Amino acid sequence: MSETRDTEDFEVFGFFNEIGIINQLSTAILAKCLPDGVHPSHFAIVNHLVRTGDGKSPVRIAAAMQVTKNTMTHSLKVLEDRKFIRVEPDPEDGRGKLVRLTDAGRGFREAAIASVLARFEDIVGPEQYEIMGRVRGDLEVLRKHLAENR
Amino acid sequence: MSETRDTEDFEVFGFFNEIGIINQLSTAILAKCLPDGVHPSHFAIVNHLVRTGDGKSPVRIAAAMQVTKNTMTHSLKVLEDRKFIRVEPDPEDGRGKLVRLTDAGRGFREAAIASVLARFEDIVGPEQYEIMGRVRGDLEVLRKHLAENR
DNA sequence: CTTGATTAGTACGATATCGAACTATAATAG
DNA sequence: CTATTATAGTTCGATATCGTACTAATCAAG
Repeated sequence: MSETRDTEDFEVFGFFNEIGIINQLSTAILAKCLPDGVHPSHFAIVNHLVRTGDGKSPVRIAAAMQVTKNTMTHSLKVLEDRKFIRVEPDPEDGRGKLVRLTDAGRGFREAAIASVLARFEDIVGPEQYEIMGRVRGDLEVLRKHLAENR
Repeated sequence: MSETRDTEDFEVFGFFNEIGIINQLSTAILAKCLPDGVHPSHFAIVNHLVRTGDGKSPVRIAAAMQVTKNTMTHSLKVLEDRKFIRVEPDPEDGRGKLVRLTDAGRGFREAAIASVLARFEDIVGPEQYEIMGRVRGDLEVLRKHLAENR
């Protein structure tokens, strides 16, 4: 039994290592498709707002992205400088703010998606798509578990 | 057909987003189990050297970890300050260096693994182990493909 | 009400990582 | 041999992220 346990133990490290490497690779690939100064994490925020609706507070976005409030403050500042979002005070909560997409922000997302997909045409083939589809559900379950029990 | 394509497209972004979030979560969890000032990526280097043998050049380690040479220079400096490794000139190549583990380095790895596993006892259950095992092979295939075609 | 506890956002310092530019050595071509 | 090209490692500046600590506003008891 402890042998099985050992094998599993090493699976854990290997697993997280694979995750880390894939993350670095995908971040690097995405970064090349985005305008200078716009990080993949910034795109992820805009993408999230388009898909799930804007008018959210920074804290909610931070929770969805699993980053700290500080990081979100910084990222939103970048996006605001680019005019991709507007940040307004929350009329119902004096402490809070609400993040709204601008037309420029939506346009940026469209362009970014087109650019990334064009690049992926050369990189991601049918087998890769299949792997991603197959694995994605499992990853989502795992992510939720880790987020809740960390 | 283009509808299928659209679905796949969004799988891609969602997939990489999941990867990014899991990476952040796992990094955060691991970081808490390591001595102050030792980053999970530093542990990964030592772990790699123990498992695959030391006496490798910084470039080879960088390639294995999929980080740049600059990053490896920096990480090795940290590990060397901690006396977890020694960096010697390569007798066969005047430009190169060789990285060797110290006893302290091996001890650090043992302790780190024990610490992380103790923490994971509370976080990672049988279902999570199962997911990691099931998914790991797929991730490895994907990682290799991305590394080669990026 | 008032006081203590929680939450939203910000400020500051630290660090891991990257890209670009540089040095030094090695390998290859003519 | 010499000149060009390639490779190993470092240095420098930029940035995304984190942790700690702070301010301001809300909420919850009493």
